[in-house]
Amino acid sequence: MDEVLSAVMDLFWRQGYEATSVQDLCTAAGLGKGSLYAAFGSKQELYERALRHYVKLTTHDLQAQLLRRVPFRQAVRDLLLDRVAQSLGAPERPGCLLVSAVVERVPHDTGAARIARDAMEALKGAFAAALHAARAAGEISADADVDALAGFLTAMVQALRVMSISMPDEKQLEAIVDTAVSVIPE
Amino acid sequence: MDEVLSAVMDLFWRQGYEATSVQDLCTAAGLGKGSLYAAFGSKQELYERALRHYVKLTTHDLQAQLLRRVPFRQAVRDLLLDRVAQSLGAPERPGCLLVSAVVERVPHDTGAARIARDAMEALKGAFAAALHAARAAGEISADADVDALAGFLTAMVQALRVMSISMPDEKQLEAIVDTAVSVIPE
DNA sequence: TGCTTGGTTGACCGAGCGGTCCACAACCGC
DNA sequence: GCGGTTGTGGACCGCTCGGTCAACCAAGCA
Repeated sequence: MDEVLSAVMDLFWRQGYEATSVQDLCTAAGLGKGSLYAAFGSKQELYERALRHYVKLTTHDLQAQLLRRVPFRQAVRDLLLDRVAQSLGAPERPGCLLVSAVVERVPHDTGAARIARDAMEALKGAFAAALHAARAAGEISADADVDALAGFLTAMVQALRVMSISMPDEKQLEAIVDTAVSVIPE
Repeated sequence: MDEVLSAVMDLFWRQGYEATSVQDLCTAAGLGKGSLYAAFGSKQELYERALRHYVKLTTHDLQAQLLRRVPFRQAVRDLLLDRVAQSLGAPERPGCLLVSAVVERVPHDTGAARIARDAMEALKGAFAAALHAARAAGEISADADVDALAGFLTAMVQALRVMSISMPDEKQLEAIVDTAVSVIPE
């Protein structure tokens, strides 16, 4: 079941929603149409399940990266550069399922909209928790506006996925990351 | 011809590439299939023409906003908030054709990839020119890294399109904009 | 061995897809 | 008014789409 979801997620990630046919999904999942429909109901529901799966994985990943015992600013920098490296290193899957869901599905799919909004809140929450900890530890200014910074960093993660695809130049992307990190007050 | 391109652009903007059928495009353009294909060759070529059209319009728009005789920082803030307002104000067309092209088409369409890359360079160029002028006028620090800041602001424009769709909360988006603007050194 | 059952399969459905093509109208210099 | 040319529209093509369904199969039980 989880392997099926992983395979499906991978395909949607690579191709987007509309460009992926149910036949493609069956092949990837190693299941007949009937089984897939019995288990998930429709292509749309399957997509939402895959999206939720993706969000769970990536949110967990981000939290883990923020909890490492390194200087906060460096953790953020590494995390953002990691996103860039992922995109540049996987030419057939350069984007982010969440970003593509936002662009392709959210305006017409309230289920996806809900998942996307929750995902953004979760990412922001993870950043906010890390920022609070860093502020308490004196790593960043006591005046830092944690909520605003958390929202900003969440936006930067999305921005880097888009920029990595459209402008795949490591040097320029690194400069963007460094500029973004510089916004965190010492 | 230009009205046709505008109508087509609008439809791709609202629905994306895959979700828009050639029949839809004909209806929107007020043309038969034969005429459309005679004029543009294929759905893909038509999309690329529409995307180029969109990029031309939005780049011009951004340049105009940056050339207004207002303090530079305020011009940038207004510009970013404008993007947010556009997204929040047009629920059926909340995104950005360029961002959706990047996510949906660029990985599999080298033509679109070229257009997107050129578009990002053009946006960055417009920001860089405005930053140079502001620096010469003493509005921003003489130490400001114009190239890095221009790239960063280009990324922020894309980020705000994504965030406006997934987290349509004006207050939070405004906080992101303010945080981003604060990176410009005085 | 025969019966039930839960899960699987892929042929099949109507609809719609991107793309082609040709009869036809609308305009041209003459 | 005319023949020639250009551009138009929509019927039509083969194909694939998302989704359904009846036949089938292996396992469990008596």
